[in-house]
Amino acid sequence: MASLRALECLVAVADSGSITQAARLLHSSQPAVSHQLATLERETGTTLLRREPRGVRLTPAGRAAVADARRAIEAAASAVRSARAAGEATGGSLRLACAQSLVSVLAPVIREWHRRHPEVAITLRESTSPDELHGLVDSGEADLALMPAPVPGRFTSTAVAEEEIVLTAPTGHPLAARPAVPLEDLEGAPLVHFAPENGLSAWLDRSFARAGVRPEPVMRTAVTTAAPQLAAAGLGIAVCPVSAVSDGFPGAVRSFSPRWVRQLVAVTSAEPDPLAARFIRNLRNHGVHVPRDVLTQLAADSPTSAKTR
Amino acid sequence: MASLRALECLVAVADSGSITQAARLLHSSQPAVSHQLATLERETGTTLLRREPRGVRLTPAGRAAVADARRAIEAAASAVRSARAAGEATGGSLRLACAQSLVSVLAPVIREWHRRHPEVAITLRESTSPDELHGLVDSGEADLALMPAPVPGRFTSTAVAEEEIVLTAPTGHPLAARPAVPLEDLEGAPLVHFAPENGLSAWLDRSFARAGVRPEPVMRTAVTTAAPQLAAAGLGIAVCPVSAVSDGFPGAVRSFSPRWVRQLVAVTSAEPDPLAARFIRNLRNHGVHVPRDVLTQLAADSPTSAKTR
DNA sequence: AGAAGCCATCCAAGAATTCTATGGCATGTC
DNA sequence: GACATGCCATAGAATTCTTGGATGGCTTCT
Repeated sequence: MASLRALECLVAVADSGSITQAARLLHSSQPAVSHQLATLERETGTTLLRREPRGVRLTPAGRAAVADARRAIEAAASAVRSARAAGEATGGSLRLACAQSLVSVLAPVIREWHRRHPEVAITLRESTSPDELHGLVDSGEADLALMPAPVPGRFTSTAVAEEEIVLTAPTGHPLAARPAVPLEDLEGAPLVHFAPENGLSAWLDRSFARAGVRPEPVMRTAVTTAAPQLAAAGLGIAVCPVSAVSDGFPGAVRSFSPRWVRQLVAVTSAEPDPLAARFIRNLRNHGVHVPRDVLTQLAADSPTSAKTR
Repeated sequence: MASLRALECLVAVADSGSITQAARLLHSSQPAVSHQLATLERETGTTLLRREPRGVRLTPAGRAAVADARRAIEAAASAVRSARAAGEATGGSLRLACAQSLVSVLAPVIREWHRRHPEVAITLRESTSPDELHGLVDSGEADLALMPAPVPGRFTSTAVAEEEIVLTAPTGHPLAARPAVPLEDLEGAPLVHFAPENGLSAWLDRSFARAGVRPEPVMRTAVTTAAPQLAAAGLGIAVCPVSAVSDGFPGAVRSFSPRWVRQLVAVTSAEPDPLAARFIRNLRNHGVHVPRDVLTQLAADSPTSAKTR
């Protein structure tokens, strides 16, 4: 393989029309350039340039090589530029993954990031299963995953926000009568639950069991944001992260008593690279986005704001 | 500038997922690759890969660099391929130039060449002025020029063919009565001459002067092939290379007595490069193309064929 | 004839690359 | 729990490449 240095010499010679001039351009000596060219000619097996009394001139073979040589040099320079750009978050690509219910949390952060770093290409994969998210990070298919704690210890996780778990119900539902609902009150209540493939399913079951409360699942959905909607439609109550409650939600939203929050963490397979690290900083500064009127409902319920940071 | 070797290492690592494996791929040792990568990371100022227990994995910065690195390596390899291809006449480009009247000579050779070497891009420039042709070769704008001898000594010229200079006239013209026309008979004859910018103009004048004969120019044209046409149309006689007489020529064509030929040479600024040299060989083997019915006329005139080689 | 410009070659110094050997670390095995 | 395995980084020595200065041949210009 021809060395990049030799190709640089060839290009410089093509541009300046003389080996001596090229050497000056390259801040090198004439013999050095001459030698590089000789090596290149030996490697290609042809004469790249005709030596003439007043300098040198490219042969057709030399012309053919110069075009590619320029591309090679440009690409090599571009490689370090790209890497440096990615290091400074002014380029590169960032592959995110997140729990499905957290898209609404991530969206405003991504929008803000994209406004500030338009050169960074963002891709986002959603999943309802924590295991799948772990797998994406493990296999390197994602640089960063946003998901609820806890995560296995083999990962590096950074707490970026907390998210309240709330009760949603049809307006006027008995459970919604109280400003903050004790978890025990859910005993036997008809619950819009989640399908097994949705990570919330197992997590909720674990949480209920730990609290010794047994609601009555009446149906299951895999789509996180569908549960509160179905509950509001009269099918029962739903328990979900506040971020899964859309703006203009037609039902009632209540905090639990005591308030129930889960931690959201950014997961990387190891020490995050510069780009991911910077994104994580942005996540921490952004907090969780909660729809305005949900916030109003919750604020009416308890003197402590539900807004977390 | 990053060395090509370092970029190769990066790509190999990206492909194999491990420095040790990459070293095997590169027929090198693991520390060597490790060192190259460290250098590259120092140069880019970022971590290109995360070291993990079971190998390494690219960071976003690394991914960004790999894409360009591949391009750089490919382009560098392509540079030596291109040069080698040009050396073997299986690629590259050849820029030809020729006297306007010789396009018809060159055309069949180019066609044949292109059939055999379709990968070589051919460009052809025509000119009516020998000086301009010399200039094209001098300045390197053309790799090879086909033109009539003589050429200044500073060029390398290779005789590739001879071309007969013939007399053309309207059918039934008195001068065309004889099978071969002595040059002296042109004294005072009405001549369709060439415009000064056409190289034939000065050359014919010199030739006539040397022979001590003075035809009477009745008009001048810059387009070489136009002269015999105008002559046949009744304006007088024309003296031109036989290659300028088109197929289906409506007038009479006569050799001179003695036959008048001029040598065609391929001109390069120095020792021709492989591609040009090969083209010159083709030229020599091809000879001059003369339209069939002109050949018939000439053959009827003199027992010696006008075909040269 | 002499000066100047250009390139190739020779040779020595310097730099970069490579290799071998070694150690740290995590994982998997008996 | 000790051991073997596979991974990467580091250190030091050897080698190979690259560079620079000096020189000579060549041509052109003065």
